[in-house]
Amino acid sequence: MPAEPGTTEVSGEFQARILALVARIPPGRVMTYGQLALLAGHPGAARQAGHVMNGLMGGQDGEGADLPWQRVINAQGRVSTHKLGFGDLQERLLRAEGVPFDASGRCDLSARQWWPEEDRDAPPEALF
DNA sequence: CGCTTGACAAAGG
DNA sequence: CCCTTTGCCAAGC
Repeated sequence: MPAEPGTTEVSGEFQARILALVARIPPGRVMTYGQLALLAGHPGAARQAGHVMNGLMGGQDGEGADLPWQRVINAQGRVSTHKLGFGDLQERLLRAEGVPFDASGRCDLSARQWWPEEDRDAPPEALF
């Protein structure tokens, strides 16, 4: 449908790319905003990655309702939704998936961060 | 058409 | 380890 060769439809591409990546995150694993932006083709646009997530919250048409938005955290290994009001919920959901959070609300990114290259690899028992 | 905002990231104190 | 500043880029107004 984009009949215009010059139109910047990439903006929607960015959003779709982010959502597609989030949907690919296996349970028990997490991704960072900067990572999403990088894989989306916009390195450095970590903030925008978060903006996209914020957008899927308003639409309740079941489009992004299935997206595991909870598996998206910041590079510090902490959830960036605390001030939004559902930070506690996100931590709870991740913890229920097997992602342990520190008393400070931090998790081990080195062990839980997931990359598409790993291909839905299940978390080994060693991590359990 | 331009300023302000923001689910971020990295560096410095 | 916690807090503050700077940079970055897209979307909203």
